[in-house]
Amino acid sequence: MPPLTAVRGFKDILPDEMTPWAAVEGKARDLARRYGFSEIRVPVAERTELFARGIGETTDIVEKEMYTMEDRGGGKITLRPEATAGIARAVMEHGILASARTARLFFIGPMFRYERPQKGRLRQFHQLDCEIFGDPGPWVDAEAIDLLWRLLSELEVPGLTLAVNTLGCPECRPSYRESLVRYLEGGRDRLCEDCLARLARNPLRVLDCKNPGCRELAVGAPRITDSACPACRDHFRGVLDALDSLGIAASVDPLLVRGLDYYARTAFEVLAGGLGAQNAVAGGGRYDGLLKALGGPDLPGIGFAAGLERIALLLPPQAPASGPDYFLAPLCPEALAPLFRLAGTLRAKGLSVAADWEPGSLKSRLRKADRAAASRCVVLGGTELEGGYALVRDLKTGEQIRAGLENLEPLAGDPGAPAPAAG
RNA sequence: GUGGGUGUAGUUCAGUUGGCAGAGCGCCAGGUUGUGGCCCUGGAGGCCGUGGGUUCAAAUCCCAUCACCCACCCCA
Repeated sequence: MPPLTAVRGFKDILPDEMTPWAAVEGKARDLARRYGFSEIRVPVAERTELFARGIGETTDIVEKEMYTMEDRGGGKITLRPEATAGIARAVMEHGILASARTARLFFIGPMFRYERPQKGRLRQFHQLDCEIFGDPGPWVDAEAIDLLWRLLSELEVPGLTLAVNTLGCPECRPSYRESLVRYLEGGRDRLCEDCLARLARNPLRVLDCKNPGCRELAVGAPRITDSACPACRDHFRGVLDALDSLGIAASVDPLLVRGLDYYARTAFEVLAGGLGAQNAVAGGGRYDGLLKALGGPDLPGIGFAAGLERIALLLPPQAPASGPDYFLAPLCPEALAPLFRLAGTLRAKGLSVAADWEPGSLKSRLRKADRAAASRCVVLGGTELEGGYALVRDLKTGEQIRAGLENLEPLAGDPGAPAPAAG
């Protein structure tokens, strides 16, 4: 029988790869605290209907990328492809906005989309989500972008660019949509097959098609920024001014569109070099219609999602994690029992202890202690057992002392034994 | 779903016109009777992705299949 392997697109994160993850999650928690966000954890699976209504029936995610299954009761459930819908559901289900006017929530966890894996794209991937519910104003839009930008800047992710746009609102988008369709119809012959389909179902998506023909056509298309209603223009102006006052350089990209239906007004995206084709590190925007579409109150929201795998790929090299305080090295079978007791004593005192419960040569034990990046190595063999002590060797200086077997207290009158210089 | 590339030791990778399965790193040990990292020597570790075909003979040639990587698409 051939050995089992992980499921396609589901990747192990090995111990050696954990340091960038710890850095990203640590920084995310630190910033969430500084910006007044509370952590929330929502389930990995939701009713399929939540995503169909929340993300949009005509999106690629819902149409062909979801892990959907029937549970034993016959209901359809889906592994979450994104976090916002689930968080919105939780906010409504627990009346969070009934007891407070606004809610600021962040979330870190795995998402699932059935896509062909490639660099920076897996079927199980992880996102940091920050969401602000209940505040309609442009200030929180800028605040969310500020949080995202600070996160990536403080992590020293290189080559970042920030693009923003407005998507209009239910008031002004229909008429914009009409004029866009009229314009695109005039250039039908230059559109790719996919965009011809988008023309009928989701014409705004034609704007960010990468196909050269579609791009050329899109560049000359009418712009939402020109045809937005006064309220949307004021809002967008307010976001840009607020970002400017923070010294955050955002470029307005009238072709920036979100793939999820519930976005309105502000949309933004952070891109980075060095990721190949999957260059979007984070994206988000305002979703004022989401809660209502899910059967809840007509309250606004804004948020973003950041791809943790992609950020981890971009981080500058991290200092390796420090090793244990002690590495216990038995040289003979008789040393095992006393060292085992010693490990318990040291750990009870809060010290970290690694051990190798297999007697071996001193040379090999010291090598193992070194590989484990331990600070000190406790050596115990026949000679020490007869004398009733253990040798504690400082692996950085090479100094070693005799110490009590029970608790490693240094023995009185030990002259110390300088180790030979390393070759 | 569509292209291209790659599958050989734990890992990174050689392997010539088809002719006994190889190296570096890592691992175990010896040199050094109990003092690491350098050096030297030895050792363990392989369904050569899988299945079929051609051949006296296949890691090598042919067909199929699977997996991984990159790209399209989409997105974080």
